[in-house]
Amino acid sequence: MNQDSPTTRAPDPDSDSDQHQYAHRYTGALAQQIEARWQDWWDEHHTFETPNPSGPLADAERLGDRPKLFVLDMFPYPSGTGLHVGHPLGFIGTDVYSRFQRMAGYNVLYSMGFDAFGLPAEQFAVQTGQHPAITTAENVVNMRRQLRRIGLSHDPRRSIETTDPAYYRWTQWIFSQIFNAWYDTDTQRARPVADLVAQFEAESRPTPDGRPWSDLSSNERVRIIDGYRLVYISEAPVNWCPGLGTVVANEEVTADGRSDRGNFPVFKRNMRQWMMRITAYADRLIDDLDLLDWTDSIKAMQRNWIGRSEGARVRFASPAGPITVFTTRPDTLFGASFMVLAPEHPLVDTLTTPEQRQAVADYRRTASAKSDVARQVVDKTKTGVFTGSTATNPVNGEQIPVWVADYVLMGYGTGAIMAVPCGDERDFEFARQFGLQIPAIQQPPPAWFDGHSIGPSLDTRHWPQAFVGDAPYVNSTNGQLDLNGITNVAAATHQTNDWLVAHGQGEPTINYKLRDWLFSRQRYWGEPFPIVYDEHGNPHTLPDALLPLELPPTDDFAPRTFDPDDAQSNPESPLDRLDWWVDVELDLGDGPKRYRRDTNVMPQWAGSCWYELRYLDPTNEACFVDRDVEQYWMGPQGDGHPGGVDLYVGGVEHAVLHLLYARFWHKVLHDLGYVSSIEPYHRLFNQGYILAAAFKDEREIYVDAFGVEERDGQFFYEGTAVSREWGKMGKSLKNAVSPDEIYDAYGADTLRLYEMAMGPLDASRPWETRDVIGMYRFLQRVWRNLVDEESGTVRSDLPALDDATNRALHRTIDGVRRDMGDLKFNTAIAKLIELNNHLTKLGGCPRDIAEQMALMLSPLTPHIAEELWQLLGHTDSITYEPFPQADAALLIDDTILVPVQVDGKVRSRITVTADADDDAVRQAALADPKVIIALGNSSPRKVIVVPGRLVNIVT
RNA sequence: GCCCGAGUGGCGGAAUGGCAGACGCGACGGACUCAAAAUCCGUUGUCCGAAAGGGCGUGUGGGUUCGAAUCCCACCUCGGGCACCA
Repeated sequence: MNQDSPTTRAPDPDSDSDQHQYAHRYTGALAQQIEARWQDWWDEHHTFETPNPSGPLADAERLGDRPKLFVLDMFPYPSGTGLHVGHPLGFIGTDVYSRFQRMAGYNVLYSMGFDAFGLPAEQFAVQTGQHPAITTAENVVNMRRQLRRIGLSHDPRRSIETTDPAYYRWTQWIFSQIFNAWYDTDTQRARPVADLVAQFEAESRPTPDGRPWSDLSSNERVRIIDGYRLVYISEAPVNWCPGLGTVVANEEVTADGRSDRGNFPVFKRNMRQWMMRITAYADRLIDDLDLLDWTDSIKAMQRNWIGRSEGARVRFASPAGPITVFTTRPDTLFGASFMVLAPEHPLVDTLTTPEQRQAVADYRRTASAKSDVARQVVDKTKTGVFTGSTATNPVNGEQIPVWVADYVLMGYGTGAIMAVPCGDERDFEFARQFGLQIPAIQQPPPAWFDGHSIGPSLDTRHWPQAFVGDAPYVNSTNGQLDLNGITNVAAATHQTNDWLVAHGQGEPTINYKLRDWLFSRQRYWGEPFPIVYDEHGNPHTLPDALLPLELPPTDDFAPRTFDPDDAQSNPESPLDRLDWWVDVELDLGDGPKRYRRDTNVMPQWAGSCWYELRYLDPTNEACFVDRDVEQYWMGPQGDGHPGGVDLYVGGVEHAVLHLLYARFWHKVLHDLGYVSSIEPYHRLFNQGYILAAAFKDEREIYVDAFGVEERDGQFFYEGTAVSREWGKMGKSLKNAVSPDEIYDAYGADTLRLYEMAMGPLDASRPWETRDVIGMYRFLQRVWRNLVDEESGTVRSDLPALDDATNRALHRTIDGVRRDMGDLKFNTAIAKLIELNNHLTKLGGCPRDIAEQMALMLSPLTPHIAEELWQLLGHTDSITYEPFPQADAALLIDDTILVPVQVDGKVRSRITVTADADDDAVRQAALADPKVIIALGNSSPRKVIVVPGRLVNIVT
């Protein structure tokens, strides 16, 4: 009977008195000693400080002529609960890679900062009652300590915290640049607002109402300019989250209409809020994905989120004036037999006839009472109401009824559609529901009818659903436009678009799902807006000299939150309460005046939109990053290369949040000439998560995973059966393993090795504490193969290097070098273990190859590698030693063992010389006794020789 | 429903057109020990067989190929994203 605990605490492998006998055995205690010593040594010797080519961090001697490499982690939130072993997975990966590339000759920039503003830190502060500045500072200190213990090779001089006024001064400055920019659709880039003003003044750009610029009042001019800015205030439907007391961005609302943070209900409400014009960049954000080395899934998520669809706007004449619709299928216009407007559509009132007024009003009331969540309910039944009016189909002049239904959304397209029931499943359902006409305009292929077990017919009363696809058009001509007989959608679309444009009835257009970025938050713990309002209520950015605008200290920092379901509540900024701060007298360049400060703070994504740029030049007081320094680290490398970070590692959860926002900011900075790269992150690698078993009792409550016992495949907690599931490690699932207990038992090098050996870096994998010991044993063997466990010095009885061992070494070097460069640390480790197992059989590590062993290990397990390096007589760090190179001559063996297949099944193996020609190999294979037996009476028809790989005899 | 990804021993995984299961855990056997731990040596996909050896085997079914875990088609299952988006 198996009494094993499935989720075990780390055992103490050195429980015995054995340690007294071997004072220098590689135990957890010794490992910790070695690790602490080397971590101090690295600090004292500034080992990981990386030189810039110019500026205060320049160091020509250290820089030499090494090429650059910028390796970046998604920086963490300094949460109050500390690290568990799942957190550092990506950090260890980037550290191994950075250390390897340093040894491969690169000047590697590798640092770490803290994303310390935002809801998590603030919620923690609210819970504990301590000011977020205090808790954040404490958490950062704690996290730095925990990360240091892993032995990460960060340049400490480049570390930043987003909450540091010296940092957010530049976050505010960048905000001001974006505020003072507009998107020039002619040149497809952002430009300073001053250029726009100049265009108006020169009258090369007409004013919205055509009046000369010089005739406008200064207030009118301000309003026009503000309408162009990349940051603007708008009164629009936003996501109001009473439970958090703030509005949040679309990207922060989950699919089921709740807040990403805190999981509170979110309501759509019209509010006056700050927006960033990310939609201006929609095309570039999609198109430039092609330049990036990202996974297909993240690219797909961004494309999907931006949601570009090409189609046409078409105008239908109606008693209330033209109704404009957006459609992706203008080719189906002849099949448009009714129209549907969203309940909120502004023309509904005018279109509704007196007889229908009551019905429409009732329907609209019901629709508005439904939240977004309720509208999405899987209730597939279509609802709707007739307005009483008709509109004119522009291609055939038919009068078609106009309906109102909530399956049409005001927030997408124009909030109105032309319904083509024969070619659109939703329209088909709606038409069936309300008995509307379904004219056929395409002749579906016979297979389609067969598939639905009906005879081919254009009588749609027999059709079970709409037909979508390429098929010959029918009933689609008006004399000028004739689609009949065309067999594909693209051609028909093209002709229809031409006709629409020629007759002024519509035009091709592109529609996006992406909305502008709601940028203001009614919370405390964030960057204050560097904005003040004048007596007319017009916003102005603070001059650079007044930055940073520091977050005012207050004990009254808790945001005003509400009953999470109280949709009618209104946001109240904590900063609003600080009258002394809000009402100020300032000189913005035209003498001292009274102003009111904006009391919003920025969303938590603001600081992470540009942090990698500050790592480059952290001490620069004159600008956020020096242009030459940015060019060196992030500049494009050749034609078609967008520039950016060489390797960015982080979780997939930021696919449409941080990764979209940061690309947007970076592109604005590029347009305004501040950075040479057009993308911030050239290569993105998504590390997996460390999963751990979690156990629920029958009440669906998680129980302490470490108290669960397994008996015959069943799980029990305090005697009662519990069910197992796998989830991200964490406090809420009561299954978090602290790195401290792994350090105590085995040391940080073993933890690093285990996390890297568990599987490929991009796969999620379950944590198994009992598996960790395998990597510990490996390091122990490495140590023992070289070090005398009694004296702690290099063994005097090491075996001599033989040819087989030397060849094994070079094969290992060759494979490990390749794997490390490909981020395949798990197989690199396997190869090192194989070599070490060979050395163990040999009786130790020959002195001649000891250095190479230490060098190959050092990216993975830097502390033990430094220690071995020192024992081998070196006085400097192993960090910048060149990684071993395989001797090509030793990779080729004199003779090779070649498997011989008969009809695809391996029947024997033959030894041939490496340079044997195909014919010799063929003869040797056919002469092999086992092959002769396997062939029996049958004679070979064909013999395939794959040089160096195998022989296959076909009978 | 649409899009992306993944299915290989008891477990984590390796092999991306050429010897399936590298490496690690666990399990089993042995050496050492009074004993245990640790360590070292060996076995470990499965079925038949005393053995030699052989059959079967990478979610399922088909296909391409001398040869398929790997490529193609269809399906199943799981994970992730989007979703009444016109």
